[in-house]
Amino acid sequence: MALKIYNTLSRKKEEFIPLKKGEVGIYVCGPTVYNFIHIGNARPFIIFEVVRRFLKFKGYKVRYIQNLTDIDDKMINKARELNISVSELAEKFIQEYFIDADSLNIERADVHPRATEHIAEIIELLKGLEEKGYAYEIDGDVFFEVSKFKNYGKLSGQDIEELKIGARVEVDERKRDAIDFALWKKAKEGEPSWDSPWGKGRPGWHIECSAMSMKYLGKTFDIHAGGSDLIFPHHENEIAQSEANTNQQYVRYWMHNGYLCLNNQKMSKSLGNIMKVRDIIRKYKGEVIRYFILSAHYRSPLNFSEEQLQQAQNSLQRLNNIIYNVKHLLKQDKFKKFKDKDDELILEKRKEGEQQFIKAMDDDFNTPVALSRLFGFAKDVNIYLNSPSLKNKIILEEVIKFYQDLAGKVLGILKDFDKEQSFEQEIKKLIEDREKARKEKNWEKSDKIRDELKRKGVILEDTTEGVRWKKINSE
RNA sequence: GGCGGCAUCGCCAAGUGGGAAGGCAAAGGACUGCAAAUCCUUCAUCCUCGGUUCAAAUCCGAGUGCCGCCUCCA
Repeated sequence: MALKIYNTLSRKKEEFIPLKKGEVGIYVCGPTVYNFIHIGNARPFIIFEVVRRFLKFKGYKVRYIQNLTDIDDKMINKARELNISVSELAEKFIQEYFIDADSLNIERADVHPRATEHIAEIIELLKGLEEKGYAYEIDGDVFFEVSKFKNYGKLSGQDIEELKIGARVEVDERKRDAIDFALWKKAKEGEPSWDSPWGKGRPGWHIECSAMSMKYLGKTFDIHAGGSDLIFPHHENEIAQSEANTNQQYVRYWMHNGYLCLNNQKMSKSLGNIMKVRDIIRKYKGEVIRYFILSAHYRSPLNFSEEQLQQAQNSLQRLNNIIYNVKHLLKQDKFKKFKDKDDELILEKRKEGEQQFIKAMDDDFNTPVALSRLFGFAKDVNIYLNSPSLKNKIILEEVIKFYQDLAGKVLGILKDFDKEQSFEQEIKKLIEDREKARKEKNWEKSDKIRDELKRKGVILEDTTEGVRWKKINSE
């Protein structure tokens, strides 16, 4: 089955054919490190990381780049506010970003390039644009002359003339045209700056992504991704800068995720309606947040609410129970030796489930459908587990592997497979005491112990194969 | 003004011409000492009105409601 990706450039799902067979280069717009990230920021980070995981699962060699914007107006303002340097601010929030990314089980990119460490590359790019006549300098500022670039607007479907009419920005009168944008900004008093052929200054908003993406992935690369609010002007400008300079296609597949909303309004720092990952994670595990994000298709808008997180947690519990329950059976020492009809059936269902999962992911990363396949197989497994006959060890291991591969490796949820739950001596003792009481049919005592354990966060379940225990929401 | 998105069960959410997936919640039953877990059963004519078609949630037209980009934003 061929993978199809919705390409913002063509507004269609296209079959994905990488530039180099078997290899994929992906660039994702990362955070500006001036604050803690909110759940809306986290959406693309989770989604495109799943894209990377799935491509790897399909056997591609993936090179994944996610930048860290560590110099711009917001950085400067915030540093001033906190009375620290811009680089101190950056260091702090880069660290905080990785703490949040780790808690969400977001794997590190192959490279996390920082704008301030790529000033030389940025200046090279600017020189090229100046030589080719796309850039002009006015008193230490450098601008891109949009009207010189004939394909301007092809990503966002904007018409240059319409843009001029609709311009609501306060126009810098010195620019040749209102829609020209800054490539390099002259340093103001007290701002961090770098030497350049145009004097001391710093890179404009869009140029860092062009410079860094092309440095690490080449002049033309496969996938560039980010939130849909970046389509215009950020990505449009990136295309202009890059293609004007290289004279070749910059990005082959543009992917953009829908917004995360709070009360049906886009969550954004400027509106102030944000939920920080750092705060949510106190109450809900990373995998719950991941499940919530993946429960909707990445291009659809998604509304955030605590009720939904609760639902996500409940749904996830069903999948986690499968793992607990199968692992409990694997602790037995009696297994049947040969495969019978039931075993064959479950293997068949496993294969079918995996195929359907892959088919869903192949269809522009349809994670809601992919998730539903995990539930479909769960029912088959539970029926198998319910049968009174001896189980086949190989089958049980195959079930674990199914979830390990698809839920664990591809979606990044259900990551606790290998973790053995540890118990304090005290709790082990209580479980033993209860078993003893049950044998004596002292229900009052056994129930009391069970309640006590529940208060301590341990759930007991009596099964025909002995008592089974799990911790509530263990991390 | 230009460009774009969304509307499917109480909640979440797939489905783009021919069976309305899946999950959460709820109700009944089975199993259990009681529970829990699990299984079985129940639970939607898809915003409105027209049209095309043998056949439409799905295509076309009109309308209603909500949201976004064009300014920092994932």
